[in-house]
Amino acid sequence: MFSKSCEYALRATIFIAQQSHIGHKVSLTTISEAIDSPQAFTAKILQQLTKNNIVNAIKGPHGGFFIETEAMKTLNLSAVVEVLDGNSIYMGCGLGLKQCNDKKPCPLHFKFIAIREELKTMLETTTLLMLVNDMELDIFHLKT
Amino acid sequence: MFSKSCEYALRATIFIAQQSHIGHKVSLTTISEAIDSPQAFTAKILQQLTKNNIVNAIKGPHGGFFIETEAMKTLNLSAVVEVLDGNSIYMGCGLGLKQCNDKKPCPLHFKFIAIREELKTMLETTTLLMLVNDMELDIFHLKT
DNA sequence: ATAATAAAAGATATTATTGTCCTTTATAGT
DNA sequence: ACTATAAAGGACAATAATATCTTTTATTAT
Repeated sequence: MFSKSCEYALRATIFIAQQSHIGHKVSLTTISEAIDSPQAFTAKILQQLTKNNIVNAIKGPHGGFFIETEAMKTLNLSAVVEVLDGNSIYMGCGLGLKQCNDKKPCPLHFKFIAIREELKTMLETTTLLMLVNDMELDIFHLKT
Repeated sequence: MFSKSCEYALRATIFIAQQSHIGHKVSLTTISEAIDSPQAFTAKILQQLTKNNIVNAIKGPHGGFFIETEAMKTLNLSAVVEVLDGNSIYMGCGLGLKQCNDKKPCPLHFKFIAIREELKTMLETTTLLMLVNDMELDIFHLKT
């Protein structure tokens, strides 16, 4: 469904949101341990998330990554996915055709539309704050 | 969504089904031209489809690939996808966790279930014969 | 100023996926 | 038997994705 980079990005973002919500900035080391991801690779992904204003980063002692509570209210999963995997999930043809649309569809085009729309809606309507609130229930996890 | 191999496999299978339905066996060359795929790579994929009884192959002059009309009635897209990409589409966690289930879910687990179920149902209920019939309308294509 | 901390950036390595080439096997027709 | 056709199989090559290592920059505290 998503690339490995995107999976790590989603896990990292959710973890950062969760920690930010209780007032903690988190370091790369903390993040990669919390989500069980390769540290150096995760660093690259966090750079992309920072550049694209999904997360904030502060260098130096007491620095780390964080997300403002206000931003969490509007930041959704779709924004994260688009940074790492682009819009191919929404736009790409299920059979890999370059041109596939309502006018010139592949045989599965119309069958895929409903599914992609549902996925799109889910990613767009799920904000980080919602997930953070969910996770207070303590039944969800982000590793292994 | 699917690997490139799987995309080629789906396109090839649909094309073979279509041609078989009008009584034609098709060669590798014909297939790779019809679906615009790399020929040698497509050969490997067809070998897998043959081994897994998705398509039939006959060697030598007047040989080629085909699917029996009876088989088309029951063969669905899910069977093709499983040969190339396994069941990760149905089973795999959206965040890439090895263990993610109703008991120990990732934060997106329950949100993904509905979407995956819909995809699964679509792939399982769409038979090759249905697609072949659809394609008689002549608005669908399998290349570019 | 110096040392310590932590992210950013650049270069490189590994692995998986995708893709090609060449040889072998099976079948049909002459 | 010989030739042509077409898939099967094995070995290899190119590309992209994933992952690591090292150096640089920014910030804080002493």
